[in-house]
Amino acid sequence: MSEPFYITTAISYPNGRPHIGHAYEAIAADAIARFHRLNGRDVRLITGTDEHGLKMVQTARDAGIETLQLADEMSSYFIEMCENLNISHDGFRRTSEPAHHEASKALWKAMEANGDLYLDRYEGWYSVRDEAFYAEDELETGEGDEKLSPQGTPVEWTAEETWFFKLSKYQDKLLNLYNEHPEFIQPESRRNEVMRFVEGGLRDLSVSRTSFDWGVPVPGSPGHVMYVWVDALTTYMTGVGYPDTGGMFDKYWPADLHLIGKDIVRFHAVYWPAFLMSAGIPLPKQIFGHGFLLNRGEKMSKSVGNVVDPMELADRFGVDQLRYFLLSDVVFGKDGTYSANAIVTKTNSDLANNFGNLAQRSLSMIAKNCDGQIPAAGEAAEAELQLINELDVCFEDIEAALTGGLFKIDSAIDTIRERLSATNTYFAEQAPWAHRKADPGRADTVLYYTAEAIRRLAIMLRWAIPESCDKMLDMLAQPAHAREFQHLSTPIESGIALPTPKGVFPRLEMLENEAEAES
RNA sequence: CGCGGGGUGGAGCAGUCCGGUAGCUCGUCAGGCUCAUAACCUGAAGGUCGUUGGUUCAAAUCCAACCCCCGCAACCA
Repeated sequence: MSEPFYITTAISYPNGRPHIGHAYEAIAADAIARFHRLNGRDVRLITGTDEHGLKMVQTARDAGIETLQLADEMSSYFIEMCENLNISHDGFRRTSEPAHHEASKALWKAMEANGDLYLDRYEGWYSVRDEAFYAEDELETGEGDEKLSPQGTPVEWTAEETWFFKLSKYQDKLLNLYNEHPEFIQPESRRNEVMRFVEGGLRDLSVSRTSFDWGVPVPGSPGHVMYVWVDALTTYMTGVGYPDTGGMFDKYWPADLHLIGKDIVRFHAVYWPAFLMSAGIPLPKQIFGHGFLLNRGEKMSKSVGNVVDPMELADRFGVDQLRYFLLSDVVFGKDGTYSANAIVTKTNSDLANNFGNLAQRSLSMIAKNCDGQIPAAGEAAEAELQLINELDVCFEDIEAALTGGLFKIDSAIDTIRERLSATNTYFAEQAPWAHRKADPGRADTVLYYTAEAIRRLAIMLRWAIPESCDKMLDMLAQPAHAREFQHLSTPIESGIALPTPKGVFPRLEMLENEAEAES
């Protein structure tokens, strides 16, 4: 059996439609998942929606519909997004599902059995919007002497009975975890933040609410529902069959990677491992907090009106163009910037000009001069040996970039782009068109090796832009079962008939209104 | 003393942890090629790596101080 690899995205809060940030995370997770599949791993990718909490209730009430109805509708947009962006997820978990409720209750009971949950009366300043309590000294004073939370939201003195989780008990264990497994939280900057937070001391965490009932009921404690993060995080286990700990759970848990946004690192890197330690469940191997996408350098926000629907971008530029841009242009782990101009420029240079044109110029020569069949290769000259050798090294490099725990997605793609460029150089220098008449055998050899290079490059880039690479491999008449990394070393066969070459990456043009908007 | 991110040729960014000819893409300029998606190839110009001081044989990279920009209510990865 091949080695399992379990990866999750964060589960999205479907209080609104998916935006570019959700798309980015899904695409990145998908790329990593596809890479490992191509590399022979048994991959499971799970995504989903976190549908509980007061905000969902309020949004639904404002819209005059049932909460579940809102959740149904909103989660459908997220599912649709995954389909449209070619996300190869193996499951989409919704926290409102009965199976998930059972999983959450099981985790709760396990923590309770370990003595880490206790019921207490909590009096304090509560912010409905933040769904959090604040200490007196954390509050700020707003206009008219009203009390505000550190986030500036209204707070009111609330006294309620609530369940607490003994988070304070886990401070040292968490710090040990971070120290013994530096890779547990990445990138480094996020790890430093978390460590500083935990070193500052942990208070017990209020983990139940009585002010609303849209959530997972606390077992044996009528009137209480679980704090959203308790059940939200549990989704990662629901996705592999928990509370059934045999079968799928046994195979895929602990997760290899939770890919999340940098804003929710604390929940994943502090609360989640503490919950799992308490419940006696193995911890995930890594939490990776990616950066945010900025719209032309500005944070996107509904009030500024620069929130972009990822579906519109995919329709406008192409799914693979969008995927390629996000994966290659954003340094993974850091914030990134996007704009129509940046997408057009990047995809035209790398995909249309570099990759697409390389295929077109070589395959059309094969079509015209070799009866549309992969020609026979003559003896490989120094140039061919070097070309192939560098492609071997290229694969080693991208494998290192993506398996070292740092997920250097952008640099992996960069490595491939360099090889595409080098193949264009090879083609230009060997100039098969110049040998056509005097030395057709040499011309055939160059065409053969160029086709072989394209084949390998398409396979090596398939995790990032699967649809386009498959089109490329179609043009090389490669069967569907011969497109994985293990096939890199099996050269393309001479004599196979190729279809008429067609452009895979059309050039994009900026539209007038886009140019104006960005000038 | 709230926290974090950043300041590298015209633009956008790597490199900074583990000091040692400053790298990439786009753009610009000049050539070349004509197989190709106005593409491809070659060459060139352009940077005292925010400032000041320190450590060192050597600093974009380490240390100190300082300046400037951005984010930190909500929506939200």
